[in-house]
Amino acid sequence: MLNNKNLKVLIVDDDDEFLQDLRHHLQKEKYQVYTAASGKEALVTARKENPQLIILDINMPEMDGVEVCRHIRENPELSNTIVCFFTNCNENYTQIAAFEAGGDDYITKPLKPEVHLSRLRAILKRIDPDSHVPITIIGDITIDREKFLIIIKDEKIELPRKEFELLELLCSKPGRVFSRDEILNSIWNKDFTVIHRTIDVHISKLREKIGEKYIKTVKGIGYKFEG
Amino acid sequence: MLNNKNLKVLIVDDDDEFLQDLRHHLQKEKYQVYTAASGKEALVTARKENPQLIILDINMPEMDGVEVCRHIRENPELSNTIVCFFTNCNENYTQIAAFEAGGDDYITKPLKPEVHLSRLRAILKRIDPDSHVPITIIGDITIDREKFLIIIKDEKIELPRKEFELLELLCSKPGRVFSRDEILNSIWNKDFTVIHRTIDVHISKLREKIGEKYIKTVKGIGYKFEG
DNA sequence: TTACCTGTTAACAATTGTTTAATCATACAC
DNA sequence: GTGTATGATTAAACAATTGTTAACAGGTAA
Repeated sequence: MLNNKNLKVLIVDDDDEFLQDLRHHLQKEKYQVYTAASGKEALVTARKENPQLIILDINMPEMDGVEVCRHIRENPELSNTIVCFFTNCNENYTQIAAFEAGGDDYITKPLKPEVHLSRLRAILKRIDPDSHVPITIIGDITIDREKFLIIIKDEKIELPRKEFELLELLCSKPGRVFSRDEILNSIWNKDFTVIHRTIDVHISKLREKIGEKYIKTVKGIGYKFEG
Repeated sequence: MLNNKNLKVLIVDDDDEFLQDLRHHLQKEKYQVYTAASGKEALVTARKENPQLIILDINMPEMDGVEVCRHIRENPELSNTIVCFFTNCNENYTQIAAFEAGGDDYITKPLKPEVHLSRLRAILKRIDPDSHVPITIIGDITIDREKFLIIIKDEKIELPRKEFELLELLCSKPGRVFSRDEILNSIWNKDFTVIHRTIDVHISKLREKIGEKYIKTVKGIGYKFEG
């Protein structure tokens, strides 16, 4: 059903485990995935394959991600390639450097890439609106990322982006408790200017729309989805 | 099932027995464990392996834990490493020095490391929310740390944080008697403003929820769990 | 422009958890 | 038995956390 063969993604990271893990997830959704373990290799592959999206680790030996990005931006043939940085580093100057070098997006690198899969899907969707994203069914809830709506017992419900993302996150691991920090990290992406209580409001609105029974509060810890 | 290979933990302690004991417990949960017997060795290993968590004994000859921590904090590559101190010492000035040196957590060193396993798990969970924590099954009680609930004979019971922690502690060694001091130390972390009676109240509420038969009182000593 | 929708925040209400203190029960020594 | 020490139980005070509402800013479309 999924067919995203026309979308080429290049992942660049010197951490092989992370690389293979992310490759696996994206290949499952039929994207055409290329990998590179160093900045040099990345530039060679980028020139050869002309991918629509490059996911770049910032901290690499020899040539770091920011440097790679600069080279890409100098190459007119790669002018409309989207560059998305991944980094372990919290320091802001890195983030600024990343944008100055022409990066398009910046994601704090999670230990497990699947945490940000939905974020990457959104980027890929922006590049190619026709790309196919999977539909998830948990119990009597269906999440349709294509149409950006959820279906509960044949009833279609449209959700605003944040509420949708919130539900999607909780549903990514039913039963598992997500802390407020995790939620902020994943959906608001380290934007610590946003206050914690914002989450509560969105949870409240979500419950109002989809019913009380799905999202449970675990006091002092966070929220979880129960299917 | 457990796979926490992506999480590197460095334990630093000159007491070899404690070191090996804690190493064993963490390795059982598949964390990637490194050890060091001195401050110098710790810094070398830390630079080489870049662990996400360093567990540091404060009282060591030559270079003490606080000193090691200072060096770690000066190294930008180790900037987002979590440092957790372990110490025999009750004296407050040490604790203050530890935080001033950039420590993230401070645990009074127990005689057996397993007493603080759950605390360490919580820290590791904070670092990597997707890290797997074990599900414990003792007799007809199942403790699911992932979903934050316990199951007794197919019945799910949600417990408030302190009650959950209390049960978890007692269950960590069924049959073993935990003194009030140990319990306070582990769950309330040396917060001596809390009165001993508090434990009784929580025990009482726990028994009310999970039934009488599991938690036994050992007069004059403390409490134990019987499976 | 106006109207509408989303996301955010602040304020207040409601709920739940924790601790204290007072009272009750029991075991054991004398 | 009586008294003392210890633990159990309960209620109430207190603290922390979460839920809800309303107000507002910013964006977007008619």
